[in-house]
Amino acid sequence: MARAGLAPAAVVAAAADLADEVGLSNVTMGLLAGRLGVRAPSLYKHVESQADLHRRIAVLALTELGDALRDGLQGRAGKDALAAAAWTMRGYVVGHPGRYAATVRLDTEEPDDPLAAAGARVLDSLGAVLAGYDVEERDAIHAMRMLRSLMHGFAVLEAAGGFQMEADVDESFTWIVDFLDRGLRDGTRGRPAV
Amino acid sequence: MARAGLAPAAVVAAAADLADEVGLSNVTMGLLAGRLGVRAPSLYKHVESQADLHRRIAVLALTELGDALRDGLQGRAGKDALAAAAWTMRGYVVGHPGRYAATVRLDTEEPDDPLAAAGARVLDSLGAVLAGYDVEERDAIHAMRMLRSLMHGFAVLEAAGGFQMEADVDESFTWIVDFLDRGLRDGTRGRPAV
DNA sequence: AGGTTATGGCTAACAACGTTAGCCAAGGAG
DNA sequence: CTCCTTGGCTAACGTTGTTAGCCATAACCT
Repeated sequence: MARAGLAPAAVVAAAADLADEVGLSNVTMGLLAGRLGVRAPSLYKHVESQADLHRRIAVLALTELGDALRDGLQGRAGKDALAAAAWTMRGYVVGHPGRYAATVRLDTEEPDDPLAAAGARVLDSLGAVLAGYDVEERDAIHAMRMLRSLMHGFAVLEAAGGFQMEADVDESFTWIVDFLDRGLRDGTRGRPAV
Repeated sequence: MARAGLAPAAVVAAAADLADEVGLSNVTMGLLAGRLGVRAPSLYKHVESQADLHRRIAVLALTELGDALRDGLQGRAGKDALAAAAWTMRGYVVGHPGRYAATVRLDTEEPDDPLAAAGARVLDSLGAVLAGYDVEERDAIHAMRMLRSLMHGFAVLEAAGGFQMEADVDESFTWIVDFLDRGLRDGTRGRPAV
């Protein structure tokens, strides 16, 4: 039996692409094997389990997102950086819904080194955005959680079709970024003049 | 064979409770049947499928959340209402992770009447919160999406253990509510004085 | 009360899916 | 070249969701 020349990375990449096409939950080991020209049991020579596969897709997604953020934030600060980070993140989720879905878990997970490292890199980029706002140290963690919640929540709701076609979603996103920018500039420096 | 006296509502309630205990994805038809004292195939006399069951759990969750919001918002306006809505929503998610998970879908779903109606009720409550802020009509949809994104995102990240024990999560939430309040008071009335 | 109909249990069976065990051949190392 | 490793495969198994059909319970009607 001639070897298909697979490697773990190729398996994960194919699974990620398939996830983006048909949705993560519809990626069966059988479907993936067919895409790669082998039989399902052969996949276990390259990944441990379906759970392992999903974890690896998540690492890939966060790595790609981290790269995109690093690139998108080059030479930007303040509102530019905030907007760039927000749009980068949203663009990634819109373009790779299956990949992103692998990073989403409601159930508690044990931290894996590659996953934690990739996730930390994404957080670092968001931290850099906040650093440009002169946020007080004691507020930084709160602001960070807010940014993450908002970006994640928006992406997930949008991907789920949660926003009806009543208004331009891009416009809403721009409005939200403006809102964040204003609040971060003023709110963390004390009360604005009323 | 004596009848267990089940009804669709009882089946859904039991499934929802079980989901909150063990996580939605761990609720198998077999596990639920055992909880109810019947065999798995018998469940199909009461619900159409597992997907139908999940949809019904989602309706239950949104109905309960809608009730909680209605109650929590009674006699409140402005920041009080905002805080009440935010804490109500978060409290619901924390207390019923399995139920809430049923409302979360990355895949596009056909709108079901009961689900849409229950969801609309939750949105109406959030809309009422915004109405107390004198938000300009053209901004209302954007502000609404922001609120939903933030609350949803925060709840999901928290439930997934996304916030390490570096700082008090309640404190972050309070900070975020303050941020929103300030922004909604000032941001929608023009630029604050710099 | 008795007979008929509707319905809710059950078991057996099936399909789909993830996974393991073991065989065999391809490919790499010495 | 020989030997060892590894990556394909098939067969098989366990789990899960679901369907078909049987039988008994419960509801309804006379």
